[in-house]
Amino acid sequence: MTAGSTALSERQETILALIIHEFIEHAEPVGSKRLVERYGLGVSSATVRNEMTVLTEAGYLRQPHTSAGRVPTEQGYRYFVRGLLGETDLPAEEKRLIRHQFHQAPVDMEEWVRLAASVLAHHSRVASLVTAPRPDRTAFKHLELIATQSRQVLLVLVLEGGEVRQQMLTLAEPVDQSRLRQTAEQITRACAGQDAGGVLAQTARFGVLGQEIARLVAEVLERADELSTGHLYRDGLSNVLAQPEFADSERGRSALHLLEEHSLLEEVLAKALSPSIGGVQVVIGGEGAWEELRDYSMVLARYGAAGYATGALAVLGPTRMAYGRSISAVRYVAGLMSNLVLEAFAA
Amino acid sequence: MTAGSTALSERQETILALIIHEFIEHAEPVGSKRLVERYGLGVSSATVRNEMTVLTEAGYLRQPHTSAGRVPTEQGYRYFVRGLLGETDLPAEEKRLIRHQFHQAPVDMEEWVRLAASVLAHHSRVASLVTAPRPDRTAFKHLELIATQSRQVLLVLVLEGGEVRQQMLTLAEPVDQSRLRQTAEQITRACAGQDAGGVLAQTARFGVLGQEIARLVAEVLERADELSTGHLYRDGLSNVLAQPEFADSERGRSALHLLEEHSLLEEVLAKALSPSIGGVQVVIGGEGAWEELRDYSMVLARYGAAGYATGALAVLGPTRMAYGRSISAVRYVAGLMSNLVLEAFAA
DNA sequence: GTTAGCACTCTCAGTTCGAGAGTGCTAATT
DNA sequence: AATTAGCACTCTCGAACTGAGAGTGCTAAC
Repeated sequence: MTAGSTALSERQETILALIIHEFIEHAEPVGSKRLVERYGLGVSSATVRNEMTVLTEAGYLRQPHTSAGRVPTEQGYRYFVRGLLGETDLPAEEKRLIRHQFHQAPVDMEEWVRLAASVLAHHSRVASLVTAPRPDRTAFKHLELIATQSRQVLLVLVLEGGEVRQQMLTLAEPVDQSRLRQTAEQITRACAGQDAGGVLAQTARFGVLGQEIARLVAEVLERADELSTGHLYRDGLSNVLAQPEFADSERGRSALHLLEEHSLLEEVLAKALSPSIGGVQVVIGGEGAWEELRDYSMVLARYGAAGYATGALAVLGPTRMAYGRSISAVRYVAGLMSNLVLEAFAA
Repeated sequence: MTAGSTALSERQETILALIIHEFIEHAEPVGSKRLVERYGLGVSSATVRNEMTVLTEAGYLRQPHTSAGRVPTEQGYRYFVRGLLGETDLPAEEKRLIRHQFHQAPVDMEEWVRLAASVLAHHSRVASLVTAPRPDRTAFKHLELIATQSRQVLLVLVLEGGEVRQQMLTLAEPVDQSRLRQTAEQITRACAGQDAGGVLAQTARFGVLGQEIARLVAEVLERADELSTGHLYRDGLSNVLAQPEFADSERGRSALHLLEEHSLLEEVLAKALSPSIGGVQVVIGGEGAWEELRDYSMVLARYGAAGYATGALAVLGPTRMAYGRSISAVRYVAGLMSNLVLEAFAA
């Protein structure tokens, strides 16, 4: 349906941009008269009308009703956003504020992720989604065994990247602390740097106690690997509902439902973010691939450090969203989080 | 305004209960005629009308408009709920299902908390809130020091209750692993069972290295103490928005905003739950103390094990909520979570 | 290529109005 | 004394109607 991507004249671009600006701000179809009144282009409304007809035929604009103003199409937004991607940036003052917030937060990755979600929601004025950084590979680094009661042993696993997991184990018979230490050291030496499969492959080398514990270690690694994905932090849900397009409660509910449906969001994050860290991507109206996202746009970026751990972070709002603000917020926070991940994992 | 709590006749109680039932189900004011049609009490609508007048004057019912049906007042709900508190229980089948879900979840407190929120939301059909269990006292149990690079040391603190915290430390000069082990053992011996203040009081007994590390340990304990509160897990927000009273988008937004306002919810959880573990409480319409909760009810309970750790768990919905279902769900999940906490901490 | 003018279309907010539901009261009945 | 039938009255809600306003597309003139 959408006509081929005709090259736009400079004036057409201006008009398209103004319409999008106006629509983003007021959420109402914008007509030719309003446009010249408010922005005083050097032409009359009739001329603007002619240009609008061209833009409509080329697929950049749409008329909700025969005689209403124009509204940008997804294609229109895309054209607009493309011109925006490199140019936007947060004001220095806001950046300073954000840095400050991260600075005085507790030193804890989970807290940072929460904070990132909060900051994104606040600055983009829509909903935000952040996944915790997921290690590229869940590898074992160090094991400690601590006897707590006669037969109770606490396994403490340090993973590469500094994450720590614990697991209780009840032994068949008491084992003294020195033997535990010896076993822990043996396993640590043999398995450092291995993942779950690697650890399992080493078990034959250990004694009975060592085998039992190594198997448990592998299990914990396995679980850590699964667990490290899937945790999605959200914020600013009410921002989305505050948008006038969700005044209809039915649509509002569907929006919230979308936001609560983690699996879909994770799929989008995963698929849309296969490539590089650092670049900001914009998915407008689901891009044909996600029917449920037809009326929404996402601005997303991967963050983290290749080889260590990466996560994804995004904002989600109606297609009529303040792209400039969102893009710059996402870009900045992604950079910040990347640094934090690097610090945490490089240590 | 509300008249004194006149004792109600049996018939009046029946009528009150039926009105509440009917209103909870259909969200519409219920009139005398409907009532006799649907429930065939042995009396005419006129008689019911007379009783309804009495109930209205006594403050249990209210008329939205001069000529609409009756709606329960907060006082009405309270009377109703009081008679309900001891009697409700989840069907055995549902209990089995819930137990099963917990059974096959990863062995991880955070996962359990998430799951509790999810289960509560699902069974109560409104929004749920669960706080992570907070140790009554953040006490130190065991320290391990692990050299990662020449001057980098990873502190692994095991807390009472099995929680584990880690912290990186960069030393001024390299220290070999055996000296680290010695220091760790010394600190563990001296400080086991102490909280942050206690650890700090012992520092004088250690050498330079020990002092530096012990101070850091105290810091981590301090932080763990602060951090362990404040994490609130929610679920089922869209359930609330699906209720017809939130069809008006304005009210829907305010509901969501309430759910996102952690501080208020935490305050309610804290204040309403000072007393015993195990009992389920119902806060209807904010009980005069919380203006923002005027139109909402919460069903809440404390869970955990006294002396170890406790948390709170609640569902939140419109005053017109299925109290029976919510109360039994909250009670059951609280019991389950208490067991899990006990297992985790008693180990 | 641009613009003024105009007829036409469509939405939206406000208004009117009748149906329906529910009430309270009174008088009769048990 | 409690219950009930009957009735007049009140109030809401949805449907139908309507005029104002905004916007468009087209044509003819500049």
